[in-house]
Amino acid sequence: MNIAEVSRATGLPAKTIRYYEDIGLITPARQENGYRVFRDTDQHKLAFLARARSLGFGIDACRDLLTLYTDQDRASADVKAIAQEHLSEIDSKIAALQSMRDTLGELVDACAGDNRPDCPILKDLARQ
Amino acid sequence: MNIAEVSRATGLPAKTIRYYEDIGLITPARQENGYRVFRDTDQHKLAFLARARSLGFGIDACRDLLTLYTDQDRASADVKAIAQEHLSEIDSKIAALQSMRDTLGELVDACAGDNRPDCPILKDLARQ
DNA sequence: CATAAGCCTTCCAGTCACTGGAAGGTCAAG
DNA sequence: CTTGACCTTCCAGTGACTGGAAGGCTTATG
Repeated sequence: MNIAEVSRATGLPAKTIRYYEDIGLITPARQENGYRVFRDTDQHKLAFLARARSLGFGIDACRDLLTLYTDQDRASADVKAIAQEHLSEIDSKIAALQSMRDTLGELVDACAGDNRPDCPILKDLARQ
Repeated sequence: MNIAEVSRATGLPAKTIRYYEDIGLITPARQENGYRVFRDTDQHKLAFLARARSLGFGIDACRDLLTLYTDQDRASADVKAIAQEHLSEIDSKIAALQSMRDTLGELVDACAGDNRPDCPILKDLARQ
């Protein structure tokens, strides 16, 4: 299986797959001509990474999750701890964005949006 | 007013202020010894930038907002358009994070978090 | 046999908005 | 005169890729 095939299979761009090898997340074998060969385990890991990334896990967390994934003696508590930490980061981000959204929504509603210069949005930004 | 004073006044790190000068958002004058001198307009612009950044506007949007801010002949519609576009970006981000949060929350709830290896989180990531 | 296309490789640079640190100049106080 | 707190510029790194250049390999076609 070459990089284009595994890219199609996992939905990850070939560039990203090479990058994941660069940073040591996967170590595909090589053919004599230098081409990468992806075996089932590589493909599984890449699919795992694609899914973990889509849930917002950072690369470091992905690395840890991948280690646990391949460790048959893992404790689910370790996985859960990583997920919970990520969950609380997500919650913080949502809260921050929601706060921005609330403020900005009020300002947008208050702005006439006409061709006059008077603007509550700029007033807020300038805190006049 | 030197950089440390305006940094205290605006809450922006001196590094960030220098960076804003680098990318042309502000153009403070210079003393004979090379030190930056921040006048009231510079300080107002920096406070404006700090607030706009805290609402999540990107640097490009800040640049446009700053131009409108200093343009007495602006139309509030132009400001509102920038804010509305940013608002919809925020909404997209919130939706994406909320979707992650929902999925991840279910997985975390389903995980026993004990010392056994069986783990619904890993099962989902591997899509077994 | 030449060539074209569609793969593959590596390496370098850019993204965004800073941030850290090095190396060195300036200024006021003791 | 030295200490310490400022200030300056410049270079490099962050996260997670992404774009592009330059060139090698493979297969099909004229």
